[in-house]
Amino acid sequence: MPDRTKAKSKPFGDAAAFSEAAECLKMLAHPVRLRIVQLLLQGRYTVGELAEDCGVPDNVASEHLRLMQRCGFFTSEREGRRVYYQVAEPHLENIINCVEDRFLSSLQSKSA
Amino acid sequence: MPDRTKAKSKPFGDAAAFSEAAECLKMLAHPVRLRIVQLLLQGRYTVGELAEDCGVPDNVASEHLRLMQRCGFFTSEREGRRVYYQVAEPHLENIINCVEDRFLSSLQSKSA
DNA sequence: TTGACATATCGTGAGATGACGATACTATCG
DNA sequence: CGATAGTATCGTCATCTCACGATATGTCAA
Repeated sequence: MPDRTKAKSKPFGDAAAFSEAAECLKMLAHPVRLRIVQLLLQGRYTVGELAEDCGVPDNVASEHLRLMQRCGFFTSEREGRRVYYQVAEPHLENIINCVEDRFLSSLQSKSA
Repeated sequence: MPDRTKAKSKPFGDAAAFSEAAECLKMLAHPVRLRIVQLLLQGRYTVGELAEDCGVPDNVASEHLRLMQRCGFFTSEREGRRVYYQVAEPHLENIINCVEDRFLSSLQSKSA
């Protein structure tokens, strides 16, 4: 029995931290958002470019981007009529790598 | 401009893989489930133990465990009246580590 | 200015999620 | 056997999520 004392080390004391982490994961837990994060980890893209790649209308992509921007995932810069998004949260790369390891590994490798 | 050709490498072709990954992340995207995964990565626990630590009623914990078991996260073994759950999906550890790095690092370190 | 393009925001509605209480099952104890 | 502890399942309901269409904003070109 490996230290089953459970010594009240954490009777879920930091529930707030877990909630914050859960919120973040919820943001990632959508196929289109996942794809958008993956793309933006490789460079800057506009709303329209992301929308086209994901096969969703522009406004849908725009909403996903807004949600993720509110979480601090991305920042945006307007250039003319276009708006470029880019990654602002450095830990996204680690998490996406884990996810790719498990689910998307076969697709990614050939890009190198 | 870093190869912005976007060479139709993936017009979201593998949407199925992204959906599967998103489903998995959705499972993790809940504070109680996150905590349960963290605990089970450190050993076997019963429904009641997990429920108490998380501060939720037994049936709620049981439902979360059932959902995660359906995803292949866990397996369970009955011992007398109790049911012990344990981790079955090895990649959970990596993902949780990433999440801890970002959100829960201050709590975990003292365990070492 | 007018019109077209790119993006953002809003209202709505269908579907999913998650907590709760009640109940049912399983195993042990007396 | 009945009683109880531990777990699982079900129905219900409030809430959230997400896509859609419509509309608004911002930018540039003519």
